[in-house]
Amino acid sequence: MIAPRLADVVAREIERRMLEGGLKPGDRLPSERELSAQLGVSRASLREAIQKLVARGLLESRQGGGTFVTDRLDTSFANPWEEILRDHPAVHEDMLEFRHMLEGRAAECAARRATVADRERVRQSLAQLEEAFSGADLDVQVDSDLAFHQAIAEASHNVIVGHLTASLLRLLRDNLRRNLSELMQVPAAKEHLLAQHRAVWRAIEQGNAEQAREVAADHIGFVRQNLGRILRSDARHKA
Amino acid sequence: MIAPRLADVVAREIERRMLEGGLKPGDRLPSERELSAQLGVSRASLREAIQKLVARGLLESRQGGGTFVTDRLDTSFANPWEEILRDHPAVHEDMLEFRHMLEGRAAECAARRATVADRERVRQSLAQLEEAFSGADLDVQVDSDLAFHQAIAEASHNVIVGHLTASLLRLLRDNLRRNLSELMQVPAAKEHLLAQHRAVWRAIEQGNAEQAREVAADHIGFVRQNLGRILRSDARHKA
DNA sequence: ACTATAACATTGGTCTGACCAATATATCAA
DNA sequence: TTGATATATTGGTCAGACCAATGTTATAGT
Repeated sequence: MIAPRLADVVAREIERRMLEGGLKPGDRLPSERELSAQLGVSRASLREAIQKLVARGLLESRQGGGTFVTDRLDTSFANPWEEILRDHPAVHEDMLEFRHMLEGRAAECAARRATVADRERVRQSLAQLEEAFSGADLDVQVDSDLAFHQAIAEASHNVIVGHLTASLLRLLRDNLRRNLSELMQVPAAKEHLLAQHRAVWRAIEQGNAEQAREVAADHIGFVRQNLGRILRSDARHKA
Repeated sequence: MIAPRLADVVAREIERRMLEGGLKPGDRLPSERELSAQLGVSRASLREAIQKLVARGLLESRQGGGTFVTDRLDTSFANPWEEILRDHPAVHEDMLEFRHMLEGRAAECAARRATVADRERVRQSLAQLEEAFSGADLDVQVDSDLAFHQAIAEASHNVIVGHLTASLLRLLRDNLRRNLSELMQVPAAKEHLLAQHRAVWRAIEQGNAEQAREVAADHIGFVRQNLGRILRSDARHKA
């Protein structure tokens, strides 16, 4: 038989926690002392495992700060796109179309598979979103909006969907921000958005997959429509 | 100021020795105890550096034997997903589920937007696929299959869909190959696959978006089902 | 009341020295 | 010479200690 390297086993375990949602991008790992105790290995072995993952770009350590999950899985997809997105506005429409499909399916899967903890996270995101929308800070509004959609994507329990959503939302953030800033001027639109978010949440809460997909798709369609209008308007101004 | 990680410095130094010829592929490194003394660092730090290089495929350790320089320096570009896919078979299902949604929508968009040139490319891919399926070369079959799906993805005229499909297919190629090699044993399955491909093509040709999405989804569903079976079988064999 | 600063706790970074397990090498009997 | 065995070497793992950067909290000054 072969000799199973402990550091590899530990690295695999950490990966597993990342993939199964226990550790999301940006999260901080437990301290080395605590984690090594949890896993029943020495701190040295834990550190070797962490070094491996750092070398692969999955983790990042800051002395005194902690060890964090990188979003490199996203950026490996997104990095090349950032410049393309900047230089070729036409691609925005493609992104929105893709998001239309992605979030619809994410909501569908979430309705089917969300755990109690998932539902709670989604519910909290919605609550924060409602609170943000009653305020005036645009950045808080955008962030809570993104967090809501991300929570749903993660509730889908599909790693690909989760990471792609994260990278898409990050890429589209600027556009969403501008879109929201315009929409917020119109109280009716504001209410419409809130209603759509609530509808998505309700469908997921009730486990109604079909409806979840439809209302989520409708919501993105609404956003897409408005973003498209803004983008075309920008194009005119530039020309 | 920054904090220079010792393990990184050491790893860099070992790399330097490899690049400058002091350590050639196949060579054995000095023992950890000796090398750590040479470099003036603790054995723990040396080990962390070695783990990094092992993770990058530059070194290989055998307990009791020693640590050796690998003969291939080409692995530094590896996509994180590839290793995750290798170490965590559960993610395969996520990929297939995602592909299920992606290719369904791709076919739908293709049916709606394919130009004459797109249709011609899809038609040719299908023809090559039929020819390959009548032969016995598995690699040619897989490649033509992939080319067919890629042609459809590009006919969707959504760059995101096109590039994501390309990435996904590249990652899944090995699995698809094994899947196909099993399916090809059964003449009925072979005909079934061909029929599905033809159906997708026909729907696109006729511009029937709804049907294109359905038959494409059915096709991927069929593949997914068989791949899932194979993967589970593998899991059993390992256990 | 608020801010800036100092004291403290937490966390990653490094070192030392020990013991275990797999491997390689030397030794010796048949 | 050959084959088994004892020994030395090497990577693998652990425990505990201390250092350095960071985050948190209490405190002093305004």
